[in-house]
Amino acid sequence: MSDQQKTAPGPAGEAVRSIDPAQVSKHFDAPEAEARWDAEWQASGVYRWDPARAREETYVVDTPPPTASGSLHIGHVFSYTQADVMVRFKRMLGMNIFYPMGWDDNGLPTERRVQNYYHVRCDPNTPYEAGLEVEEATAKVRKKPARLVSRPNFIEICYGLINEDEDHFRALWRRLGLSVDWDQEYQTIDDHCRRTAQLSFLDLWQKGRVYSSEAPTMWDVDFQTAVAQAEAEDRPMPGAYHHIEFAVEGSDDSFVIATTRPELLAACVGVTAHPDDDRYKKFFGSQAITPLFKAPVPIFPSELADPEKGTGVLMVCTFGDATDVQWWREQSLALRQVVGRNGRMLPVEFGTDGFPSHDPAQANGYYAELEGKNVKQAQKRIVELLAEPEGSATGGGPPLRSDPEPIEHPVKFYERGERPLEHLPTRQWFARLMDHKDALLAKGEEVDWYPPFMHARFRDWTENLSLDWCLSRQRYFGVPIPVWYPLDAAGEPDYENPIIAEASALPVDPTVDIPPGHEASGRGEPGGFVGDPDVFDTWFTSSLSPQISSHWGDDPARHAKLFPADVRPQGHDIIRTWAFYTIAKAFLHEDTIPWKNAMISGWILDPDRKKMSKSKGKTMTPLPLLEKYSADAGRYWAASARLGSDTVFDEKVWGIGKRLVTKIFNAGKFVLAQTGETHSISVELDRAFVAKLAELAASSRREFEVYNYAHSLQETETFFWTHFTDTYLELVKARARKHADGATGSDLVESASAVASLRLGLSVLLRLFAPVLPYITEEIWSWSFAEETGHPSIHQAPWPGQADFAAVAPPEDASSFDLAVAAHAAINKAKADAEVSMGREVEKLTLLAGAETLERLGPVLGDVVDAARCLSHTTEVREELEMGVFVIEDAVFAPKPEKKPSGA
RNA sequence: GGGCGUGUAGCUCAGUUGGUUAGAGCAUCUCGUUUACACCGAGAGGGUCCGCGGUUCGAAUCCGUGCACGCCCACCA
Repeated sequence: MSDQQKTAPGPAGEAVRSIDPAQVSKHFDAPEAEARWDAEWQASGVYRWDPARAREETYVVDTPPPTASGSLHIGHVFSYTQADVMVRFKRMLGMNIFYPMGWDDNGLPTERRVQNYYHVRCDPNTPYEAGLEVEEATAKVRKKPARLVSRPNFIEICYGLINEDEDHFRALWRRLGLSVDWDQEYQTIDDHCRRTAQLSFLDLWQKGRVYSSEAPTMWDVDFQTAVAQAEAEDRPMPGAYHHIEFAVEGSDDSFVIATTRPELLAACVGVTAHPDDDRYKKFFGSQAITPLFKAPVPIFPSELADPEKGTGVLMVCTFGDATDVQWWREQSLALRQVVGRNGRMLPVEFGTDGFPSHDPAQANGYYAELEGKNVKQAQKRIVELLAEPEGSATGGGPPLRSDPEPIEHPVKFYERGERPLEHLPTRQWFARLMDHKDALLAKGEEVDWYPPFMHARFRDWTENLSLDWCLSRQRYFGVPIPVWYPLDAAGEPDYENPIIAEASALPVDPTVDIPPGHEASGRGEPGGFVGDPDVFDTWFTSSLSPQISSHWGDDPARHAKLFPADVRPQGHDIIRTWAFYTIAKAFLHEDTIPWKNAMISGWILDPDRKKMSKSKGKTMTPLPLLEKYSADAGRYWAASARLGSDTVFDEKVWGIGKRLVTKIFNAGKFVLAQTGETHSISVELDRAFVAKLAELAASSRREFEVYNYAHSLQETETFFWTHFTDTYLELVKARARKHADGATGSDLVESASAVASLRLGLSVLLRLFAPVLPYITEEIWSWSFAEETGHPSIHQAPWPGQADFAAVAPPEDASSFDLAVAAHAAINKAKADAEVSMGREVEKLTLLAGAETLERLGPVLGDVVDAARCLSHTTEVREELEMGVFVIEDAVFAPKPEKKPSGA
């Protein structure tokens, strides 16, 4: 405000002049302005949510909590800006914005970082140690085994490291100008979030929507944890069909199965073929005998067997894949577990109930060759064994009937894993989803998806869902499952009767806290209890982000005001996880949707159109770019991309944004330096300009309403550059200056009209740009409009609309503006053709156009010739020229003015 | 195997309900210093709107079909 200066009031009206251009810096210092405005916005609370205002006036954002231990990535700038642009638009519509920021800090990435940094391992069986201190591990310390710490200690250690990472993110968000309410901050591992997640579990337990079960579950042998369907992905992998001969018990018949997993032969519990397959029909109901292990297994028909695939007959193992699980359940087959949790072959004994064999001695001999090997090693060895004739079940030569036939096939992996998933029977907690697929699909219909085609991703995933949600993870840094199990007299847990924590006690850690009705001394003792050592899937917590913000379960009044939220911004890669689980949770808890709108951002792509890789992303960190081009320029880049479309990274666009910021700065400086008086906007050209401006504001608003901020930006930018600075401003420049030159009478009124419409144009354009360019628009707003309008921040000023334009009488014919633009361009072209500067005076020229064109141009012709510095002009009718077309003839340009001697 | 998206100037992208001669920025070339701005302005060149077929007075746009690229989903024998 220090550079603001007003001239003394004139006689005809209140004087208007906002700045003395000599006192405004020559260039816009973006880094300085960014720091200054960020501090100002925090201090004045422009982005603060007002809990007193009504729900209808409130716009609730379900902000994505970034993974705190992840690195800052240019993609963050992209998607978070797109959300912020929409939020700023809603704020200018007068909405009371609830825009929180969370940090997703529980889960594997943090766990691994902490383990490496401090060289510690979490062990739920280690007692809690108050005041435990750790420091960054030295090379020497790293050579020793990792220090074991209790889970609460581990969580404490994580906090320290996370806070540093979060500081980096927070600094980026502030620099970027995200209009977040920093009073509404949470960490997914904090007490409130752990409590909310555990309350969610309690509620689902009471509703009968969670259960624990010992069942085959997808298991990662490296992380040694269960994995949910959403975290599994198919990867094409090389494999091979192995053709192996089985005998049929009580006959001389045999058949050959094809398998890609011969190492699971010892786990074979059945054989199946399609019921209509004539080759194998005769065997249904008989027993097959496996080679090497001589185990009798049932042969049964199944529609799921494909006669075209392999040999049409296949072995069922516990468990080679999801179909094996299905057959195992449907046919009540035996369980023969040969792969352990660490991915190695377990010790088993043939000749026992679990592992029948017609020749236990031989079977155990073969199996001894496999025991302890990992799956890959075991496969190699068993193929060698199968190539020997001694193992045959039929006595007719080697069971391996031909060389392995290489194929490529999809194999399921944990998304962050390196070895294929195994299906292992383990005890896990699940949420029932399979019973509710139709309801979940219906909820998906209730949400408005932007862009709409993203809804298909949700629908595809939900329709194809094949498993209940596995909630438990055998990890440490997460939210503990708030459950204990009574121990019977033999010290065995009674899983059927778990002890669920009481709501008032949450958050709890059952490995430390004592269940209701027990004493600490009972832990691990017969007749006592044991705590569930597992934690929740991190999505179990993050899928509650709307409820975390609304304080569901703790503050019903706040919950009613903030839930369901209005918008969920997120990336399309996590529709199947975050969006899906959030919808699922809202349904399971309250039979509602979690938010009304989902706005789905695209990705940043490398020049080869692949998702920008981690390694490349690290070299492309946002801060140097923000430093080089400014935050507004980065936001311009992000807001230039349509919502949902993947975009190739193009640094040039940052440069265009920077150029726009500079232009706005200069245009603002010029407009606010004009002196004038408060007369109404009366001149034809000015009224036509305002009419165009009103159209732009209306169109911009329509586009924003459907999340089409990119289109709004483009329209506003084109208008600003083409119509405002390049044309309108040039056309009225001379007239506007007349006031300063001491104009009187109608000259004064016309000059004031120009100044007033320039100011209106600037005010409207600044506001249309404000969601995308918060810094430069706020800067210029502060020079004059802040005080004049009574809105200290442009970000709380109203979106341009009727109130801005009502006082200006619309022209009879707004096309006069376009004609002025065209005539101005025609003279420019004449000057360019003559290779004289645009500022050169024109002694005379003749303007040719159609009669109607000239007639409609009439009221604005004076501004056109003034802007062109035309000393005299004539017009002539040329009927052959189409409407709006101008031709310049007989132009005579004044001689180039003599250069002033330097220093004069 | 099913689905979604994309394909427009050298590059990155707009293009509304079908409507004159298809647009912008960058890049290229020419010209110009004009007290808001050289961090600028004026002008020019540059297109088989992926191919083919259809509807229509008229198609970048609608329909059909094929191709290329990207993504999502799918029971791994």
